[in-house]
Amino acid sequence: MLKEERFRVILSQLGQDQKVHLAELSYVLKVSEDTVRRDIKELADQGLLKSVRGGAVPHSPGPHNFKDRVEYGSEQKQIIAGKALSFLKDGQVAIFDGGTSAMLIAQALPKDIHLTVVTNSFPIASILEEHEKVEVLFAGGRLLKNSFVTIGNETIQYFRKFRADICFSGICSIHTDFGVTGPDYEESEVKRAMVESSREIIALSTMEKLGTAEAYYVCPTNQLTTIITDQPDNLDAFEIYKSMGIKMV
Amino acid sequence: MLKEERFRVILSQLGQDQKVHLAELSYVLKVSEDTVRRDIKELADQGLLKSVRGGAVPHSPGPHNFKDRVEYGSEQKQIIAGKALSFLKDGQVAIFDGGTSAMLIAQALPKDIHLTVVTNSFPIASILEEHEKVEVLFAGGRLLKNSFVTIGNETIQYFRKFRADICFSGICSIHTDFGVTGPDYEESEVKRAMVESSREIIALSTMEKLGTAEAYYVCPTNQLTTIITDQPDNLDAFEIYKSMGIKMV
DNA sequence: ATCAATATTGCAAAATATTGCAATTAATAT
DNA sequence: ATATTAATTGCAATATTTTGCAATATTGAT
Repeated sequence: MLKEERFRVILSQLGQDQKVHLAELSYVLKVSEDTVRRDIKELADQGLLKSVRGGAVPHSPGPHNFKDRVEYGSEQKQIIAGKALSFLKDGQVAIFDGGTSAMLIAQALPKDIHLTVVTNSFPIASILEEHEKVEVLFAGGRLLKNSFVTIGNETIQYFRKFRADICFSGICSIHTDFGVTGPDYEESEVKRAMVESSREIIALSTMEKLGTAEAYYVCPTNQLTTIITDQPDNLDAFEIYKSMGIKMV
Repeated sequence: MLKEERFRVILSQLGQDQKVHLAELSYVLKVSEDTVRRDIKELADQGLLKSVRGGAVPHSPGPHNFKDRVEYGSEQKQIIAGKALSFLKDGQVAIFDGGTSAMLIAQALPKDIHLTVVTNSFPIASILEEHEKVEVLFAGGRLLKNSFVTIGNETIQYFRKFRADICFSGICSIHTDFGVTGPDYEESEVKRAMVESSREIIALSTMEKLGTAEAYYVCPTNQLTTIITDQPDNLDAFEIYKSMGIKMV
């Protein structure tokens, strides 16, 4: 079998599956894993795919295909994203935080809405780059490896310059006494800056995060305007937050 | 069997199968593999197929094959990238601008070097995100569609906060009288901020950009420390810039 | 820290290419 | 026709590339 044939198989398989494993290919192509590895390396050098540990993944032209990174967001998060969209109005200035929930909103965003989006998330900025009518303002700062968001004082200062209409803040723990809290110090600091720079705060949370608390404080619960959850039919929590003037959706 | 006849068979077989093997053809055509090889070479010279080890595959159609583009651009710029790397020392703070040249440097960067990189380019930040020992500081600002870099006042202010060791600035026009100039107002402004925030300035340019000028001013020529070109053997230019105290590589 | 999975490297064997050369065939001029 | 030249072909000797293996290093997850 020609090397070129193997290339074709690898690329075609990759087109279907978004991933290929060395062992699989080695079996299918009837060559050693070493050879597959070398093939993958060669294809990677040509920019046709990206070599990763144990196999390869597609590599589309742009800077990075963050869209692939969005693991088929859980069904619940899709629901949340759908609901969130109804809060966005044409012409608004919106802050998007770096979580996967906010990313799903960005992905679900219709192409024809006119917005100014402020974010510290590479994936979100990349997604919105394709939206003609969306102006993207990106918060600088130290790039956090693996999650592709910027953090640190610079990032915070950037957000503080805004008075946005609306802010989508991803999964945090929400507790009536302890307020909104997060598991990471620096990210929580950034989140606070976002929240304090916006008029309306839409918290995106799953039901199980309600009533729990983490180590780092973000803001008081009553600062939230709305809480969007996957199942707003949990009446206990529903009533509690509603009585605080928070809209539950 | 006539040579032309063999050609016809080879091409026809290739049309059906997307591939041909030397051994097969040798058997079918009843000539030695050497002859088949020579046939293939001749057909390849005419651009009718692509000769590969062990046989041939159809010639990839279209002048703008993605793969070709990658390799093509690389050719000269790869040389520049290689040279640029020798200027980077462990532990330095480096500014990378948003051009493709700087991107190639990032791509060619060894994984084990310890650096702090300041950039306004998504692609570069993405590439370096995979480098364990590289801290990426990203300049915020307005995201420029299509080129994935941030620009504007925020971006400029961000760079002004640094005093970097070295700055890699992509292809600009360089003229002894008019200085360094660029084709876009905002990008040139950002470039100036980068240049003024760095001790050492490495300009990455192709030979044809030397001695030309564009509309927007970046900095005086003598502010450059080094000019890296693809062919530093153009002695005329070489001497001129060298006499200004600029290192030509 | 530890372990298993994966990657890298060097190396030798196998596959494939290249080259020079001689034999054959086709082409052309006389 | 025939001699001369040029092109084609197969073969053998010599490079070059590819491949799988084994030893070693690296990585990722726990």
